[in-house]
Amino acid sequence: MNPPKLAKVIDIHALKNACSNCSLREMCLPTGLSQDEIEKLDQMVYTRKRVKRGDSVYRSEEKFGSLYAVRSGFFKTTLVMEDGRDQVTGFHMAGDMLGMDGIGTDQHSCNAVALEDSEVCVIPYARLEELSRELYVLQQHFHKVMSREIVREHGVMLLLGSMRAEERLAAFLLNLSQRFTSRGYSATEFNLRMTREEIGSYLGLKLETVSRTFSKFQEDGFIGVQQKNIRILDKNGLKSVLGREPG
Amino acid sequence: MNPPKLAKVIDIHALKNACSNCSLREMCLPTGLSQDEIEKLDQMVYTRKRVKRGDSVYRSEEKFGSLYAVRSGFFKTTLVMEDGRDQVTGFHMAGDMLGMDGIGTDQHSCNAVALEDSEVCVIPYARLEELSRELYVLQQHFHKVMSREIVREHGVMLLLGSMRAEERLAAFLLNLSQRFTSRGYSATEFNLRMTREEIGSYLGLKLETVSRTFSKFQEDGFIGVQQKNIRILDKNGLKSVLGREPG
DNA sequence: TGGACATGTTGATGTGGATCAAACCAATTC
DNA sequence: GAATTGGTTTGATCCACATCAACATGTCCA
Repeated sequence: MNPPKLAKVIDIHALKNACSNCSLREMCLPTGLSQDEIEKLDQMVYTRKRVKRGDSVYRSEEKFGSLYAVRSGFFKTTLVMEDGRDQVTGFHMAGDMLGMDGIGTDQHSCNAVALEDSEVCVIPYARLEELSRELYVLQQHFHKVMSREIVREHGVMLLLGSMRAEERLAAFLLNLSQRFTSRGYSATEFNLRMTREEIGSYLGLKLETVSRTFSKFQEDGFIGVQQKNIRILDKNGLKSVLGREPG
Repeated sequence: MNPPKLAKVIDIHALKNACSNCSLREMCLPTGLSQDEIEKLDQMVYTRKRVKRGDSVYRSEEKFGSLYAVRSGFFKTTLVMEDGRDQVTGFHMAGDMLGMDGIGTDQHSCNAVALEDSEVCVIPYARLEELSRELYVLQQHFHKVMSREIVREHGVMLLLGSMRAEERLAAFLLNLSQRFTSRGYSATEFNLRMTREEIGSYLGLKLETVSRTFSKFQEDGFIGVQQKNIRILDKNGLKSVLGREPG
């Protein structure tokens, strides 16, 4: 066996330069900082945390203390009603920020669950507040991240309130594809990390409807589906589903 | 006729002490500030703006520059899809903050429309950022306001994604009642400022369904409805609708 | 290797809310 | 005070999606 202590030291060393070396820097933190400022940032994020598939970063009602930047992997956030019904409120991938729901009440209001083995950077919130009073760009960036989360949720409200099943799923696939693209992955082929049921929960549909709609899109030649593997064959076809009359 | 200049001077004078005198202070800005700090805040909000019923404070695509605190009146925010379908994303009353959707992209992404003659306090965003780097409580308060907006939208997602029509309307009424209460108005009787169609748009229902459900609640003795006037007769009855099986 | 269990597909049937249509009501306007 | 207008209510019918059910496939692990 390896001496565990050594392993830890190496780990900490690797973390030390976290932000400055991180390939995701533009996604979760501001760019255009001086060397000096970057070093300050590195001090802010001093912990990384592995989260195994099925485990959660935080749960509803838990005391809020930190934000979490997804370093790798894939997450869902869920809300649970008193009667047990639950709803997926979002899917989150590398570069996304988790936990902002907790700031307002100092308590988390949803669960953040890993859909595959993942890693997050822990950002102690008190440190972030402190630093963002010093660094204008950090303040600005953080506000933008929160604002974009509000806008993202507006989009989901539109989807849930005004779209039919096919439109919802088409919008969902196009959104996923776009997010994979902006992270440097293929825009046309990817693996879904979530089940049909989780997709359905997010889109306000039952899993059977999701499955049927996938099949329909496949028949129409818009996509290729093989279990969790999705190939987008006709992006414009998918786009044309949006805003189309039923039938 | 009155000399218009004089009227303006009086107006500006009244505005000068805006925040320090404002009865809504606890809602839209932090409490527990020193006299000195309050004076700084007063400098931040130097404009108030009247918005006539039907007019908007800002529209989608417009350049973002300021946040708006509702001083009096009632607003809706709406999103419009390319095909013309639109969706109400929220109703906003005194003390609520509008415009945070614009921070992320420097452009507004929804329309904020007055449902009755209203007044807003204009908060230039650059000033707010600047001041919140100086005043810790202001920074903290602003972050909480944004976070609560995220949580509010989570709630709407739950409503749109998992609730039946009756549950949606019951949740809507209970929420309105609660918000009126916390502003010192009657919890059991209030006037709706929005039409059935706007309620429907917000709740992902058609106006006929909203109307029918109001009638049903009236038959059940939960509420009294007379056009826009609502009396809540059995709050627990309404609550029991939430999470109840259909039928 | 096989069998237990989670996940996904597909068909048949049911239903909550949408749609279509016709009055009704209150507030303005002429 | 008749006519117009914007909003609301109510009934009859329809349909998109839910529900129920059977089976297929994949995955995990003894």
